[in-house]
Parts: sequence; C-alpha cells; structure tokens
Amino acid sequence: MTVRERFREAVEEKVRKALEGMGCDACFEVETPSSGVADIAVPCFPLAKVLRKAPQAIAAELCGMIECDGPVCEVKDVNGYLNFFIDQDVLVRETLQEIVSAKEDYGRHPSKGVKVNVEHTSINPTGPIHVGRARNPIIGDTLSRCLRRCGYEVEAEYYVNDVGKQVVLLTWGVRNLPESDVDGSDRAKNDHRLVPYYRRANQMMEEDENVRAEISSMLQRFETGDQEVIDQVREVTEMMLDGLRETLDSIDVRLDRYTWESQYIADGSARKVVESLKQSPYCGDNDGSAYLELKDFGIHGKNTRFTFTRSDGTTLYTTRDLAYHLDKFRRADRAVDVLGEDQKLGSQQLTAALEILGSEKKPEAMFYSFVSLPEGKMSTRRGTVVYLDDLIDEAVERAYEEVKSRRDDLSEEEMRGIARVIGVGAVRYNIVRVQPEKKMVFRWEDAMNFDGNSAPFLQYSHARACSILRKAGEFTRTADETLLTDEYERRLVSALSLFPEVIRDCGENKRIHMLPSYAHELASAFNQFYAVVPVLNSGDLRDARLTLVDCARVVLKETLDTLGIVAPEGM
RNA sequence: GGGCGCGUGGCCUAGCCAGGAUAUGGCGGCAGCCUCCUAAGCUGCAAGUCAAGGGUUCGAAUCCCUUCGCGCUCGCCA
Repeated sequence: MTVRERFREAVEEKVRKALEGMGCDACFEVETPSSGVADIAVPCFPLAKVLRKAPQAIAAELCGMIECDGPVCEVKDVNGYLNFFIDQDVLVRETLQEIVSAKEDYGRHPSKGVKVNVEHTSINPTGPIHVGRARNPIIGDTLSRCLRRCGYEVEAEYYVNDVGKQVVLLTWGVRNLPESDVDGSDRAKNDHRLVPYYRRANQMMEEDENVRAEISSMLQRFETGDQEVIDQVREVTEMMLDGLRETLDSIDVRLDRYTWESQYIADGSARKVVESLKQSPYCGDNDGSAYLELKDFGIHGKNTRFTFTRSDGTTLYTTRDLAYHLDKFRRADRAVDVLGEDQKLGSQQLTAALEILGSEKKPEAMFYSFVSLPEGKMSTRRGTVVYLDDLIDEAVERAYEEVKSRRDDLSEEEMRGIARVIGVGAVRYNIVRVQPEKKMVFRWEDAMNFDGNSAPFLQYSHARACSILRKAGEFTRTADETLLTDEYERRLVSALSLFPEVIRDCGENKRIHMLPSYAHELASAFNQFYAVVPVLNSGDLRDARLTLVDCARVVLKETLDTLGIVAPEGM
C-alpha cells in the first residue's frame, strides 16, 4: 500500500470514529480539492440534515475530536469542510524509499492473473495508415501498456480483414496489372506501392464488364472456400500488411498477434455461429437471408435487425466477427475492442448477438472520434488524406532541425537518433493527450507541438535529470526527509507519489488520456525544481537531492514508457 | 427523422461517471529571467455567459428535461 492510500484510509477511519462519538453512523464523502487547499477534504454539508446542525458547526466539532498521527499531520475546519494534510516527512521518506527499492517497477501493480485481449488497429489492408485512423493503434498500444502495468496479462492483436470485395479487388489488380499500367507511388513501402493497383483495379471494374465478371467470380470462389483464391488474397494482404507493420514499428506500436478473418471461414466456426443463431427465438428470415431481431436488447429505432447471412447463405463480416469474439473469449478473460465511432451500432449488435449465443463475457468497446482536417473530412478521392508515414517524417525532420540548432557537439548519427525519438514521441503524445471520444482536427502545428504540453517537454526533463546524474558520478542514495525540505522538492515528491494511482486509474477505467496530463504535471514539477534548487553544488544536501533527481528520472522514464515514448538521456 | 457522442478564455484541453470551497493545464499575446546542473526551460500579467434555457439541490461545468450547433450511424458492405 502506498503512503497516499494509507493516508486516505487513516482519514476515513478518523472521521468515522469522530462521527460515532457524535452518535452518528452516516456515510460521508472524501474528496481531493483541486485548488490545493488540502490534501484531502471531507465536506460536512450532507451531514447537516442528519445531525441537524450547521455544516460549519459540525466541521468544527469533528475537528476538535480528531487527533493527528501517522501520515495525517494536520486537520482544520474551513467553511464547513474538514481539511486534512498529509505528513510531508512521511510522504518524502516513504515515496523515495519505495522508488529507490522498486526502481523501474515503481507503479507496477502485482499480477492479477487475468488475461486481457486488446484488439486494436485492425485497419483494412488496402492502403497505408492515414492520420484519420492513427488514433486507433496509438490508443490501443497505450491502453495495452497501462493494463500491463496494472498487472494484467495483455495480448495486443490486429484482426486482419482478408475477406471481401475490397481485398479481392486489390488482389486482382496486383496479380493482373503490369507495372506499366499503374501510376507510381511516392514511397517504395508496400502499403504505398500497392495503392495504385487498387485504384486502377477499381477504375477498370467500373469501366470493363469482363473485369467485373472476373472479379465477381473470384469473390464467389473465395466465399465458397476455394483455397487457391484464399491463398492469393492472403499473399497480397501479407504484402500490404508488411508496409503497415513497418509504420507501426516506427512509432513503437507493438502487436503480439495477427488474426486473419478468413480463418473463421476456413475452420467452419463462422458456419457454426450461423447454425447456432438460427436456433434462437430471435432469428427471422427474409428471402433466405437470416437476421436477429434485437429490439429486446436495448437497441432502438430502425436498427433492431441484425442480418447475419446473405440470401445465398454465405456469411457476412459481422458473422465472422462473432466467431472471432468467441475465439478471443476462449483465449482471454476479457476482450477490449478499440474502434472508430462508426462501429458503435455494430458493436452493440455484436454484443447482443454474443449474448444470444450464450456467451457470458461481453466485449468492452473503446471508441474514438475521427480526425478531420480544418477544411473538413479527409478524402482519398479529393487527395486530402495525410498519411501517418508523412506525419512521422515531417515531425522527425522538424525535430532534427531543432536538435541541430542547439547541439553542435553531436555527431550526425546521434542527432538523427534523438530527432527520431522526439518526432515520434510528439506524434504519439499529441494523439493520446485528448479524450478519445472528442473529435480532433488535424493541424500540422498541433501534431508536431514541441513546447508546453508535449512529449519533448517530458523528454527534456528526463534528459536534464540524466545530465545531472551523469555529471554527479557515484553517490549514496538516501531518503532522509530532513534533508529535503524545500517547497519545490516536496512538490516534486508529491508528483512522484501519485504515479501508482494514476496508472491504476488509466488502466482500470481505461482513461488513458489522464497519463499525458499526469506526465506534464510531473515534468513541470521537475522543471520548477530544476530552475531553483541547485543539486551538484549543494554541499551536505547533495546526496539527498541526487536521490530525488534519480527518482524523478525513474518515474519520468516509466511514465514515458507507458505512453510508448522513448526517454532520451540527452537532447 | 430515430439512436449514440461531443460543445469549457482567440485556439487546444482537464475536471463530468461517484454534485461541494476562488474551473485544470497548454498554445498564442504582453512583461521579465541564461557569471550557476541543457532557456525544447522558469516567473508574472491579461483573457471564461463551463453552447442556450429550464428543473432537482443548502450547493450544478458535473445529475434530469428542452433547444441549438457539430460529428457518427440507421447495408443481404467491410
């Protein structure tokens, strides 16, 4: 248990006892004031009715009955509130001791023995990732990292859509069009290189009846399980995925597993889902096409019909998705789906269908809104898409110029290395910074922000801490609270002590945008400390201050790591 | 039209789920700070009808209702 947790429990216990002393066993709230007037406060207004006294009088009376000890060092009554203060000496000593002994495991919660599958990215393999979709891998990867730190065993997974007209069309194009027939692409990466084939195939299908016939026969063979066509599609999809993986690697998004949609056709599980759903009382038939009536499952309006087979009996995307979710539930205790907001209805229907199938587990969806451009939606047709690869390159390039302008002592290679880490960090940070359900407008200057609330701000604090430690050489670690009494030292320790509960909030409540917010608060506390408190030339206080700097370095590093951002030792 | 989500200083954003004391930060603006550990930093100032209206409450950015604006959605597509 952390000092803060013990503090909170002690406060609750003291207030409970004091209330008992007044002959009252009413419930009360404990809150953290935003303005910093107390570490924890208990508002006495709700007690006024029960005790039939003015809140101010209750607060005063309770205050007189409470004795401070342990982590609770002071209690005051102010305007009907009971304000409690944590003992700074205890906080400093115990927080630093914990970080010094746990090191990079500080804030890592013990294993829960629960497996969580996080499905994210799952972008259709028909083109490169554009910034409109980039929230998905970054949110998914950050959530995976938070959950791991919360003690869950996480498997991050990409569901590869290798079924359907789009991929068949792409496959046809790649297999039948000579290179000379298609436009060139800006990049040699497979995902960019194949797009012109897809575009041309689309065009030809619209213009040429024979092509249309060829493709529709290919599609038919695919859906009846023709292994040759399935393999061809798989091969082309692999090529495309190759390019997507390269992009994901470049921003440190780690996937543990790729699952292919065609698998659920091949192994018959989608078929089983169909058979099983047909037994359900909610099943109906419309010209041979089977559907579920979901009005009893909290789905309103005209959207209550959920179709799961075509009239020729073949399965639909959603049917395969059901088989996929049943599979995920066999492999994990929980399944989280990171989805675009356009999937909301589909996800609701999926959950209802899973319930009908008798699944006891439900997928936990996490939705994000789309990224648009100042001039409106991104559109491939209008050529207004911004590719993630371009954003990364641009951010890295800008970071390079920045590094170059302030460091003339580094080699070209070192500058390039730092620039990459900063550019990529800035991109990731600026995407997770905002709540997923809020819509984002993509602006180059925001996406590559290097000041204030940005990844480079955090990285810079970390680099500064490293720089001090590098110059310090060997020192003896000490968590002697009597040596760390400066206001800025104490504020920094306070920020450090929050890390474990921030991690818990991010993981347990899937509120990952709280992590950037905390990271900024921490880095800011460090920068303030750095500006006013000398470390290397601080005489008797040197070891204690170096210990604090090292602890700050550890927590900054781990915070950045949880955000999937590299913490450079110099920049 | 029905459903879901969003609306917080010029711009971006936290807080909303579990209602409480002067609403969190950042960008931009203005004014300062490098004889000292990296100024991608630090300090200060100006800037707010928490979309609008009503309700519940001792108390509402937070809960409820209505309205407005924006996004998504309502395929035998994936």
